[in-house]
Amino acid sequence: MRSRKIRNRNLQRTRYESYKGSTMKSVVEALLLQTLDTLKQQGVLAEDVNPRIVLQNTKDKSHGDFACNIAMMLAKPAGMNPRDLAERITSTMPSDPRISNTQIAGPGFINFFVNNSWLEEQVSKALSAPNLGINTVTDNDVQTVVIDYSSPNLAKEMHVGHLRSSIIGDAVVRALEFQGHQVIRQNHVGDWGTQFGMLLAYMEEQQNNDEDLDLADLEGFYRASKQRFDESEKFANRARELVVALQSGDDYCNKLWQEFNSISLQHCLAIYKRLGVSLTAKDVRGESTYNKDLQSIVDALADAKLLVESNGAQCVFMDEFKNKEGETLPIIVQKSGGGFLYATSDLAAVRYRAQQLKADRVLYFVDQRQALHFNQVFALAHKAGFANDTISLEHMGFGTMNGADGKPFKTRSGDTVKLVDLLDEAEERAIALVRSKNPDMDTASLEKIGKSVGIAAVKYADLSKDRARDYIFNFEQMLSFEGNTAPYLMYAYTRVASIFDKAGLDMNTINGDITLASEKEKDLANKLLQFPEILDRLTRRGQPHTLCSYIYEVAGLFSSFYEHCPILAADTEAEKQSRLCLAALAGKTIKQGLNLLGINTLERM
RNA sequence: GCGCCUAUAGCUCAACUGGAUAGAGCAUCGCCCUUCUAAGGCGAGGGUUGCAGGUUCGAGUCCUGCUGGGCGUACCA
Repeated sequence: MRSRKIRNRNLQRTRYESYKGSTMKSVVEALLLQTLDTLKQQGVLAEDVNPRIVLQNTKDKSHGDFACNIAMMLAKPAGMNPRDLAERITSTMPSDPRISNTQIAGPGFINFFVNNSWLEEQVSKALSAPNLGINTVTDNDVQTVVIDYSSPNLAKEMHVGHLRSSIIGDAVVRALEFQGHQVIRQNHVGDWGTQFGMLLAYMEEQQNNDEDLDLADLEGFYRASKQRFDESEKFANRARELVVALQSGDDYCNKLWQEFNSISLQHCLAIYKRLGVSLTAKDVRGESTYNKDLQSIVDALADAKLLVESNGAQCVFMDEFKNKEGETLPIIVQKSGGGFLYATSDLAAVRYRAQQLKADRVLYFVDQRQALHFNQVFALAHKAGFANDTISLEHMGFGTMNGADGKPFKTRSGDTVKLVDLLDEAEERAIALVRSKNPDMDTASLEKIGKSVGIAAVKYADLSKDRARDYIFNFEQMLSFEGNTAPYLMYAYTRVASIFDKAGLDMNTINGDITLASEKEKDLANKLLQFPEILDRLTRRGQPHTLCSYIYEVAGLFSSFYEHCPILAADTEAEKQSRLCLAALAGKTIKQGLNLLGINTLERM
């Protein structure tokens, strides 16, 4: 396990740094690399030292624009003290007009100050280049990334538990596509299992009674059928019959099942549309599609001599999953009664994704609680050859959504919250908020803006937190215009849009020379150029919250610039044009960033 | 029992996977609207990063041991 993790990380590292090559950081890194080579030739460094050069963005301007800790890392192997080595590095480094100064600071940091004109040139280029100057990956670096997300159970209505997977997964999907990777969405819906017998029996009963099939309230339908199951022996028997019939491929039963799934899926698609989640019907590949593969998975495990019968069940025991007493945990792939389990279908899915879809990475946006399950499935899939060792299988787990009391988010009566109800409330609250700020706005605009803000607020609140942790859901906070929230960022964007509206210019086509005269302009420019590396982190680690923090910082720096640097009323025409360009890049970056999170901006609020 | 996750300002969250003085917002207190949307900006106070050790030039981050919380752990997914 451990060795595989390390291997995967190295793989990602080498493949994912493709955005580099033209960024300011990469230029400095190349210079450092060249310098280290020279030092090797001079015998200062041994030939076999090949450290990873990490250039950091400095937090404090007195430390320059970039800082590097390489001298401290190499001090020991070189047998020198860090500051002396840093001195040696900076004196050996070829001079470059793009670097205005280097300094050695603290215990041995090398601080780089970049030339202002280079910075100006970079922002101008980013503004006029397609994709905000983000290099899309080259052909050789394009990865096929399968993303397993959302995956609701079709037997029931979508509830708040499906929100995180759908939203976070979709943000990573969009970011990967923006980088130029080939993404294959997989909605691994729950469309199989014993509960379908009960549902189909109830469907049949309603149809026989000539009642209109009412699946508008799927949750109610589920409860009603469960009630019939519990109260009537006859009904329960029929339900069991239907499960068997369904599994044996009975036509009538299959038709009922498909009808049910189709209606249930429409509910999901409606929610995706409302949420702005990019999943469609063609991305659905439910559990049931792997039914035909399950026996062959078990057979393959048997052929590989991995299968052990234990208490009548077919299991695999792997040394990786051993506790201190030496007892190994089983992975059960076939029940004593012959049925298969989720480990079996997940193995089949891995095999399909690796061999049919030819994935380089498979990302699973699934609840953190299933971590052990996925660790087992991934380890076994590799061991059994369902996936070769180069494919990276990554569980992107997330924590629970809690209420204000820190306990799982529930209704007052203790039921799970339906996703539609949550979204309804968010929209209502947002409409009321927008109305309070714009008492004279007409109802149509009010609703349009309110709905947009409400959905964005819910999504952003979730996306802006580290997915690994539990988080507290709070309407007041997410709908605030203050702080790291969707309304604030959307508003920040409208401020930019409003400038261009007033000037009668198009934010998307303007370009030209940018002069960074004040600190406010420089700070904003520096931040804007960090977009590519932020995206890289997002897609490598599956963490959209890093992008949220980034957009928030951009918006903050823009606001500060906006307050201190008159744009339309600038002193000279050249200054005005320059500031317009900088504002345009800020606006486009905020908009693009939000779009990658699945959030649409408004031109006016 | 064993395993995984987690503990950061009164509250909600960050901290670029070992870097420099741990940062934001809310709340509290003080400024700034005849000037591009004040739904904004500027500033102040607020911290023994759960506790105790260890590793090293350097630890919120890595290791060990405690304590509190969450979640898993053989035929549900």
